[in-house]
Amino acid sequence: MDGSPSSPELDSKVSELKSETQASKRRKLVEKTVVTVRIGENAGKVKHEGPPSDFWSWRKYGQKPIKGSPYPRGYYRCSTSKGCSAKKQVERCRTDASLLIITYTSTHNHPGPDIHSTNLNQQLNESQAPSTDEDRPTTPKQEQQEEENHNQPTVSISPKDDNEGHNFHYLQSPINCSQDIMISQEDPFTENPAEKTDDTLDILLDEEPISCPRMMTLATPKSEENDFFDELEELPTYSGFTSFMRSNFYDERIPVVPS
DNA sequence: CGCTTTTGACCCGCGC
DNA sequence: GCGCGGGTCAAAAGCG
Repeated sequence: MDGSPSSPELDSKVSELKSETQASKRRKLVEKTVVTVRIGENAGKVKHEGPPSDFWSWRKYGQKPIKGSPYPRGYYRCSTSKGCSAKKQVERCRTDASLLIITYTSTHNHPGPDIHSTNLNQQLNESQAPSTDEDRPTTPKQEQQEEENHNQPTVSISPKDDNEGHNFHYLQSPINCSQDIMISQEDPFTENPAEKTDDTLDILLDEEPISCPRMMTLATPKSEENDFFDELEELPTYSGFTSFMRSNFYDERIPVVPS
């Protein structure tokens, strides 16, 4: 794989900065950004509660069932740039299937596409001609989801550690079009009462007019009452969230650095 | 034709 | 030292 870490431990220790790029290999010192996405009741119907796929492209390189969790975890790697070591793990909260836990690992070593223009264009394009990024709204189900998403998606970030903000320049979207949206970043897992979070976020999201337009445009009523597990098995690849997150998430990413 | 997704196996770290 | 679990790689198949 990557070079040959004589010693993962040393490696990660010797270069914390490097760790972000090398990620050593297995569980070591890698900064992580945990993003929790609430998809609400849609979770059961949603076909793809994808991770906030920024405008980067993610390629799935693995999926594994996690002990203690009925849902598998998907492993994605940034495919936007060849040398990008950015990765992310997507899994559902075992206790609340409506919660999507996205863990970003490593950072993008590239600025990504022209967000201002690309992003906007992409969004527009996507809404009209799906077929670009990972969150390509290709299937009607996805569209449907988008519609639902904009109805209830709740986003929360779980800050576990806050020291490596510097590494997340790219992760944190350059986009800043999140301007109008303000997602309360709360951690349902730590202290904020879910109800409150929910409420607040719901409202906020509900009002988020920004990326909504396109979602609505795609709105295609179609209920796939597929088994909830069915989707889980497929694991969310990318979702309509994307669009939504594109504008919101970026601002809410919190870098998490494991000890 | 190229890219992405899927599935299985292998390797490594961590805990006991 | 052994076992368990997580994470990554590699090959094959499918889809755009």
